[in-house]
Amino acid sequence: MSAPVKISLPDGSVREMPAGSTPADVAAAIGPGLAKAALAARVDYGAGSELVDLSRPFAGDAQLALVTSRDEADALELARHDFAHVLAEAVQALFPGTQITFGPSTDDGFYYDFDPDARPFTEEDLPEIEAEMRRIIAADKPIRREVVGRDELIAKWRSVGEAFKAEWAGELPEDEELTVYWSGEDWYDMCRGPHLPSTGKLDPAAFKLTRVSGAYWRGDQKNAMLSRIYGTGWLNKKQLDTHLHRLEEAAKRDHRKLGQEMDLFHLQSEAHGSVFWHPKGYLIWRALEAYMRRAIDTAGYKEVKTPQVMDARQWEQSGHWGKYRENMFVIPDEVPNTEDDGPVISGEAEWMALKPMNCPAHVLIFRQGIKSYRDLPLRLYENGCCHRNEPHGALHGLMRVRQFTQDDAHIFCREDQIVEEARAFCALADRIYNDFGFTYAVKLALRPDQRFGADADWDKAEAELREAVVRAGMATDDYGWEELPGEGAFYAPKLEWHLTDAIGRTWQVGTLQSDRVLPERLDASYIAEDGDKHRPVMLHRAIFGSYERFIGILIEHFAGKLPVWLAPVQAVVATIVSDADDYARDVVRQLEAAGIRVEADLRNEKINYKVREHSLKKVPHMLVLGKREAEEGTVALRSMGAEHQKVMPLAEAIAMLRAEATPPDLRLP
RNA sequence: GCCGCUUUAGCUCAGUCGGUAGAGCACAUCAUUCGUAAUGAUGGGGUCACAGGUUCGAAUCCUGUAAGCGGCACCA
Repeated sequence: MSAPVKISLPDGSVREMPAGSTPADVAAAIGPGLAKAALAARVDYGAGSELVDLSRPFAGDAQLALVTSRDEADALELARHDFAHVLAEAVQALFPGTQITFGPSTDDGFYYDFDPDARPFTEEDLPEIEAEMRRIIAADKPIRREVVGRDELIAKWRSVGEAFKAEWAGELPEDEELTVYWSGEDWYDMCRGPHLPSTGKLDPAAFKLTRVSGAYWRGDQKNAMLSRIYGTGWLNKKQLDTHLHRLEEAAKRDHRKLGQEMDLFHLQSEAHGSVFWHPKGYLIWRALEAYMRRAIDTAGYKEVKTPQVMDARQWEQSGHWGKYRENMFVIPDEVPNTEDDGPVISGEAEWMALKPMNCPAHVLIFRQGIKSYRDLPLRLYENGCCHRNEPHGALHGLMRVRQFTQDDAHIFCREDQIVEEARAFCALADRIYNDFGFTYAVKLALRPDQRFGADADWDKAEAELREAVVRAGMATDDYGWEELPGEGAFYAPKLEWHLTDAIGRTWQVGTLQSDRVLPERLDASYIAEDGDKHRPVMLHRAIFGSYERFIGILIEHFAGKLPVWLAPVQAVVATIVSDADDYARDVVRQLEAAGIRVEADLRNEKINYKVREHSLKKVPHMLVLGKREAEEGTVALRSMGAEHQKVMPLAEAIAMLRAEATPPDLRLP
């Protein structure tokens, strides 16, 4: 008989329990309420706490914290994982012959990947599956952990036709104990656990199956396409409803929807993946472009413009032809056949390609003439229009397009200038993101498995970028500082700027890559103080990333209610009666003279109608003019988000709008 | 590219069992001159994504193509 175990509880008390006791026993010993509420246990044998099943016997003296629904993070994780298992059980009950694979929890719920017997699942199957899940939850089936032998388990999976499970079981590490979790006595899944004590601990009203999709087995395109069912899962109905409400709110700020409602841009199949910018959308673009030009001018960049189409040999030399050709638009360098019959192109011409990036062209500019060390750093900026033939399934509104314009620059510098240039860029990016009201995280993406260049160069490049962030004072938790192994580009490590938007989503936009490969491949050099040729280092950098995507992010971040300096229409002058028309025209003229983007609405409509319409279009300010205003030379200013209008003299309104319409970088401190 | 779904008026959508299309908004005209989120009436507007097929007859059923949507994979 083993010795009893000493279990310390969070309140400091210690309980002595017989050998073989479990967290469930401790909970029961403390009280029936806790026994009922307990979902799992955090047990610490001195090497850090671990989440385990309530029914898992203690291995020795331990610290114990019982997990209940009040321990939200742990409880959600357990619930979501169990929802996934219940989903799998339900699907196998309803669709015999379906193979099970994986089913993890996600940020808001869970999914499970199946290999269906007959056809992939569709959204029409979801209500039936949900109903079956609720039956399994209502049955309150006990969940039991069982340790099984590897060979026995593999044989078992094989015998019931579960090829994916058998494959996976065979590949788990040799020293790992394999476990299955039983749901009642009639269904089990291989799983590391932990799980809730029974299916009845789940709230049947706290989940919803949301969608189906395809997913590759083990995430690899070469493998079988499985059928994935997604769900969102919570601890109670209130949490679920809150989440569903959040999703609705997020859908309302979808830039594709707002782009249409606000008449900013459109996409159509004849040019899928390329944007038709409407006048109002392009005003946003132009405001950004003007802002960025001021920023780079003062930061010592030189703006350039480079060819859209270049000979394929140039792309071979840069290395892109070999690695990224499948995503490039190639063009035969010949006159197309103009006869009615016969192929348009001969197939024998040399290839050219639309530029997928600006870097090689900037190197070609650098290579013109002889560069001295005195010329460095040379910062070449381009609003670079690039084309990439993206996989069609990847296209998404403004966020992923086939033609886009980068705020792209390449800083050619000496080795000893890298850290300072990178530091200065961190400061520039910080200023710009602040101007747009974004918070952000800085991350360093380290060398990938497949890469160009010597390891020693990678060591150096990574250390330099790290040092630059330290000197910028941003290698701290406040700036979300983090290193990401394996995430770098094939030619360089990169710093990444991840913005957080108004509803907490993150968007990677900014980047800085320290590149020694491309200058070498394209033979860029400068004459140093010693009179010899040296290779410059090339820092690739962008702050918006692309104008298209950044505008998409801005639309979603502000839910269409752009700050006045970016709003395509900054004010509408709307009349209540036609007697005010002449005054309104005068007001519009004065606003225009003050540089305000203003529209007049003199239509014979009720003021309610006008207010509604311009509010829906997210115009920041309305100047409402009736008889009174016309007589007094005032305006009634109705501003988006304000509860009441403010009546003020016209001059005052103009001064106010003018101040608000001033871009943040031009405001007086 | 892969899996599933979708495609009807400028927009949002309805259209039953296969019998040549309908609403609201928008637009035009007329009336209304009104004080902060929809004034009323009248009118015009559609090769039902495209190409084939089945059928006496196709928006509807079948096949293919394209684009869009949700994911997966990809994202220099």
